[in-house]
Order: sequence, then C-alpha cells, then structure tokens
Amino acid sequence: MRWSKISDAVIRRLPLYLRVLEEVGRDPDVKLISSQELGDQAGVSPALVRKDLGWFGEFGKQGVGYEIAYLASELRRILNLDKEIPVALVGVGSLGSALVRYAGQRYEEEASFNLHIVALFDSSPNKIGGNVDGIPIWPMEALKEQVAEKGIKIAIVTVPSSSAQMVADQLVAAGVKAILNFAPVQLTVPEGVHVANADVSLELQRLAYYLST
Amino acid sequence: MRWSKISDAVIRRLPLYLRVLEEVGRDPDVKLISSQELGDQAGVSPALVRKDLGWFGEFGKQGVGYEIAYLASELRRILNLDKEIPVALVGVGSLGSALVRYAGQRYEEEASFNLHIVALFDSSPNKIGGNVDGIPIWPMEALKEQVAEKGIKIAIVTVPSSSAQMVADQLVAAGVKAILNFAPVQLTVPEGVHVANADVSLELQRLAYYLST
DNA sequence: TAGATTGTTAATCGATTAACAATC
DNA sequence: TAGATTGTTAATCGATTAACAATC
Repeated sequence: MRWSKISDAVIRRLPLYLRVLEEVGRDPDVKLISSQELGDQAGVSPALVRKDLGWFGEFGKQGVGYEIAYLASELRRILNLDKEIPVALVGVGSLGSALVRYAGQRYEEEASFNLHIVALFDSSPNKIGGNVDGIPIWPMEALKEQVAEKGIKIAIVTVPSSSAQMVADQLVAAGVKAILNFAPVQLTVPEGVHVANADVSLELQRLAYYLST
Repeated sequence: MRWSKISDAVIRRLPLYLRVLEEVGRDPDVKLISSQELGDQAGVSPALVRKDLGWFGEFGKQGVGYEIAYLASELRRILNLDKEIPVALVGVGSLGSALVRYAGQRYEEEASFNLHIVALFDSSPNKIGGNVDGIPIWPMEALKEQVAEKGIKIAIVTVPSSSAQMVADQLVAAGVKAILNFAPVQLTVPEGVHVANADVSLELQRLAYYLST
C-alpha cells in the first residue's frame, strides 16, 4: 500500500487528467500545461487539479506549470499503467465480445490504456475452444490456472445476473483483485477486492428522470 | 419541472431502490418493507433511504414501513418509468448491437425497465436498411424525422470518439434531452440536456490503481 | 396500549473552493 | 526583477448520519 486513504473521488479523476495530457501532448510544440488549462479540459476546477495531484507529490514548478510528458508518466506510474495489465473477461455473449473488441481498440489508440484482455471464459460448451479477435475462450474450470499463469488481477464480468455472484466468487477465489461488473446486480466481495459497476440499466433509468424537468 | 434542485446523488439511488422493491415484491406474501431492509439490500443506510424518499413525499407509515407495491409505483412515476420511453441508438458497431440486445433483455426481464430502443442510426451505407433484433437501421439524415415521429428523448451514443461530438450536436438539434455516451470523450451539450458517461476505458484505468494497494 | 418505524431537524463528516505565501 | 503559477491551509459547501418527536 503506497498511499493510504486517498478518496475514490480523487482516483476517479486521475485517468481523466491522463487522457487530457495525452491529448495535448500530441502537439510536440506544447511542453507545459497549467492547472487552469488541465482543469478546463478535464472539466474540473484548477484548485482541485492541484489538490488532487498534491496527494501524490509535487509535480509542477511554481510560476511555470506542469511538464506534460513528466506528469503523464507520473500518473501512469500512480495508476499502475506503466506496465501492461492482463485482464480476463467472463461471459462471452454479445456484450462480452463487443467489450473485447472495444478494449482492443483502446489498447491500440490510447497510448496509456495499458490493459490487455488475455483470456476469455464461458460456460457454454459450444463457445469453449473458440476465440474473439484471437483471444481464446476457456471453460470456467480453467479459470484458476489461467489467472495464476497469466498473472491476471482484473476481470470483466458480462454474465447474466443469475450467475454473476457465483462468477465473482470464483474470480475472487482465483486471486482476482478488481472486477468491472456489467451484470445488473450488487456483487458481494471480501475486503481488499474492488468492484466497479458498469450498470447500463441503472444509468438509463436515471436519465429517464430528467425528462420531466 | 416538478422538483427543483434535487441532487444527482439522490436520483442515482432511486433506480436502485426500485430494483430492490421489484426483487422483494416477487414474493406475494411480503407486502411491507422498512427503510432498514430496503437500505440493506441497496447498500445504503436506512437514514439515507428515508431522506432520499422524503424529497418526493411521504410514502411510508410510522411504525409500519413502506408498502412495497405502492412505493414501487411512486418511484416509477418519479423516474418517468410508468410509461414506455422510446430510445435511439447511434453507431451500430459491435458495442451498439450488443447494447440493443442487452436493453431488449432488460426490457423483458425487469418489470419497470421501461426503456425501449426503437430506432438505430449509422453512417455506413452497408448497414443502413438492415436491423438488429428487428429494429431498423436508419441513415443519420433520417434522425430528425425519426426522433420527432417516435417522440425520442433519450439516445445512446456508441460511435467512435472522433465523431461523438458531431453526433451529439445532431441529437441535440433533433430534440434529444438525454444522452448515454459510451465514447471516451467529454461531450459538450447545451443547458437542459443531460449526459451520462459510460466510459469503460476510464473505469478500467481506475481499477488498475487499486492493484498496488 | 406498547413497540416499531417514519419523517425531519441538527450534528457530523468529507469534498470542493478560495486564498495566499512560496518560489520559479 | 516582475509576473505567473504552484502547493497548501483555511473557509465553504454539500452530502450523510445521528437523533428523536410524531404517529401508526
């Protein structure tokens, strides 16, 4: 544990900053960025940008700003994106397959989207042995072995709600530390395992609220 | 505008409460639920459940609790889910197609997921005229007409980042009031239009942070 | 009635913003 | 040097929790 007690709200903004830095860094003439400019592009106040970065160190120079390339590399280090991260995906339905392709594209396009889906899992016999974009589909029985062998710490769950908790349990047992859950259920995981919910269903229902305002 | 100034944090929890109510409501013997029980199942404190509901009215009985069917119907009304909501989707790639199927499934399985994708749009000539699960794919030129004809107020955007802002502009011009954006860019929309970001890329990068803790 | 639980106000907690000394 | 912008502390704002009177 490197920095304890840094709030999730802070962590959530770091990838956003990193994306802005990569965007502006494409212009080789621009070497520096101020918290004002970085905040503008990320949709955050300059004070908050400085406060967020302040949790991790001093990355800027007073009167000057932040060196784009340096700050980007520091953010990659903080987010563990300085090395390639192997990811598993469980549930190779249409959403699962689409996410494999989506992640592959991000991996190609975004310089520091360093997450790589390396193994797929499904329980359906007619999918096992197949692949999506060249990534092999394994039976659930192979989960533990593959997670260990490939050093997988993050998994994406795109199985039906009814099996999501069971799959999460298996992932945790196999040693996975973070889960991106697309199933419309609240997963229960032990302390130390992180779950992010990508619940499209809830988001759409939430948007419906604003139709009456 | 019915209730002004209710925070987004509150609105975000309402669909969650609704989901719990539907879940427990399946058992016909259970007619009542306390804020304690509702909170437990939604992962929220009982005090917060009562405070959230309190913004919209008095739905419970002291000493008794909340009548499940009644509270559910009130939440549906508040979230505009008491009537079917037509939705458009722009960008019929693999992610777009997958979401069409996903939404179709939610529509079947969840009693009050009352959002219905009724029109798809793409710029690729070899997709136009086709369909996904029977829902027709229109050219972008047909957007304004279809949105007006079908009364579409919500759209899902699954186009590449490079065209997302342009598509958003067209959606806004056509009269769409809420956008669920899957493209990894920050969309700019006028006052009164709501954007929810479903940025899988950011979520995964965020999860990577927790691998070092 | 007695016990339970709501609705609501006051207290607390945490996150964001404002301000400014330090310093490049 | 003078102007600019960081790093950081104090002030403010908003959201959550605690507490309890009202009441079913």
